[in-house]
Amino acid sequence: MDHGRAVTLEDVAREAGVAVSTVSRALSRPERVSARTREHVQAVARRMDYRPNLLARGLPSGRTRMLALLVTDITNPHQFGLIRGAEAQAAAAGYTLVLADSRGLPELEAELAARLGSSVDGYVLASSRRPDEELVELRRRRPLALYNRELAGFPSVVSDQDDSSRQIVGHLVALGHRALAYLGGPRNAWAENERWAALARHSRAAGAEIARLGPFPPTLEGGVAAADVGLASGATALVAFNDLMAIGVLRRLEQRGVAVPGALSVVGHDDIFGADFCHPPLTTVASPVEEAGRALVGLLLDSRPDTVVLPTELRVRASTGPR
Amino acid sequence: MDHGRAVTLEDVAREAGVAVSTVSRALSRPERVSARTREHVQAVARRMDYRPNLLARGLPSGRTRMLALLVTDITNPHQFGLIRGAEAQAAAAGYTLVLADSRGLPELEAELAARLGSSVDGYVLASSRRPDEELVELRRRRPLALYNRELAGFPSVVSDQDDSSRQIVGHLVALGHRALAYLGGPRNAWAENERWAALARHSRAAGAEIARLGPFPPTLEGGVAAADVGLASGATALVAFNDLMAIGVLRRLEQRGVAVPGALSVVGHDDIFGADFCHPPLTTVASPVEEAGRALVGLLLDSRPDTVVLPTELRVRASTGPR
DNA sequence: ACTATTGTGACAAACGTTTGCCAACCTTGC
DNA sequence: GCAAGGTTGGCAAACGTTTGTCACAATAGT
Repeated sequence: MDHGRAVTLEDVAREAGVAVSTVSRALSRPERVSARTREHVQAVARRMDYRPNLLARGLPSGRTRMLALLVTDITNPHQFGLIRGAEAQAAAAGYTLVLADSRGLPELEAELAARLGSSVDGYVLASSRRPDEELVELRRRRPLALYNRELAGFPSVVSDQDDSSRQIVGHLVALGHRALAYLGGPRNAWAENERWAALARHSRAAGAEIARLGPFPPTLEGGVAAADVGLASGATALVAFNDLMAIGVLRRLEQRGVAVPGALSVVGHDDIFGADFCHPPLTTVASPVEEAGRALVGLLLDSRPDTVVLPTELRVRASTGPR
Repeated sequence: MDHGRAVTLEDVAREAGVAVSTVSRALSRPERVSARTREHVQAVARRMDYRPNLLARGLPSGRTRMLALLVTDITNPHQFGLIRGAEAQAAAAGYTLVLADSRGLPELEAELAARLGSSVDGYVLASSRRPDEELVELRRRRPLALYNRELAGFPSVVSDQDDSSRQIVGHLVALGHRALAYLGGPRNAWAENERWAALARHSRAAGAEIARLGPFPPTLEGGVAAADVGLASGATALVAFNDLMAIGVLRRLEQRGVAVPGALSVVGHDDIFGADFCHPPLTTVASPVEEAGRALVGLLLDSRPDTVVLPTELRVRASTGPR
């Protein structure tokens, strides 16, 4: 395992009998060099299996053609589509995506961003929970695009929180529910506050009561804990911050012998892997995450400070029923 | 959005009234500098929020303190633990982990590895399906550690395929099953061939028949397709390459009205997220994936060509029952 | 045939670090 | 008080690229 030195431009130049700069141009600016030389140099480079050193390439220009995708919780299946979409779009534009997981800790996200700072050309922040000022500060160094977080002047992609809440409340009220409870996630998550505000608004408009419970950790375990609180609240339908929590709720209710949807209806958010085969299958709100990933990278590379709002769709399954 | 120039060593040096080299040493080799100077320089650096440029740092030394983790399929929840464990261990050693997804395509994995080549100090390859020669070749450039793949002289971490097969066959035979079928995954996956070989061996020893079906894509959809083939095979118990497939099998069988475990028992591999709440909950083999992640990074950084075999544990749930 | 023009390739600087080497200073011991 | 030794900090080279500038050659126009 000697990990031998890589082939450099200089090696190729020597072999081809030309100057380093000629090789560089023959490869990256082919029109700046005569056809004869170009062919020759490219042939030699291919034969020697030359691979440009990204570090060295990025140093003078400051551009690395790498993008960072910082996710809040990589164990949340909701992120999958985002990752795939972002990677596809990045690859199409000739960029490499590096992925990092902040495990729900804003400080860790800050740390990761700082560490990656010099190596990437921009960041996609998914569901970031950092304070506004820090994002403004971070953007002074590198372009940024936000997923499920809105901030004036920043490019962002969000799913339609207002409409998803409308659909949920409409569905539950139609089933006869009048006493709802929202099982909240982290208070520093943008979606948490948007969801609560929209749910409260639509409930009021529909003549239903809704209580905000929590915050709970946005995980399966958080849902397990939230289930008991939701049950004690006297509500006949629970809306969870996300599907991870909702599935935890279902599990706990089954354990406690509470019939779903007989005694209690449950709704989630995200339509993650598992939402359709848990027990009972979960009524939840889906949005086109893969498209979100593509849009994010697109906005980031164009530096367009647009806000893209993606449509949402209520998927009614067996976890909701008449009161 | 001007993305202003970052603070460099030179800026700090000018501000502190010392030479660039002194700043460098004050920060990264504190004992090479007097206490007075060290304090002063460090204070200035902190005040200016100096962040070393990783590219520049890595260029002369060739060491970037970044590690690549290449996973076969990031949408497979089995990878979660691996990622978490690897990241934890990397962080502890002062390394940053960059994550990339090869979507099950060996060529894409090769492409990613080559692209990342100059930027990382080593690779962790999870369930790589590339041919041996390419791995040997890749190792000539950078150290490598393999997950669920064994190759002479390479550091690797594998789960105990022989023992997991023993437990599965033992369990099924004890329930009275004599006609088994294995729903295979990709033939270029090491685990696929190990699992089949071990299952065949233990079945023979226990006096049971086992048929190898497939290969099928190692996904939910693959499982859906495999279910019909498995059912037609006449076996009374199906063992799937992984849980994604097994869950797909369960879904399809439910759709076709086949009772599980009444008419057919189903076993998976990996104990992924969802295996305990799918319908019926899946009997599967678990292994300590997070520990695997840690061990992989450990081996990689030590360059120890050891093979670590992790224990496995059959989790019996409701998808298996008496014949 | 000589100049003007274009095309081609080389030289060298720059990016931000780390580090080998050396000079100067300070301390210590005689 | 002087030499020897150790400590400290600066100079400059190196890492592998890209790119601005320039010189030279080939070609074309007169």
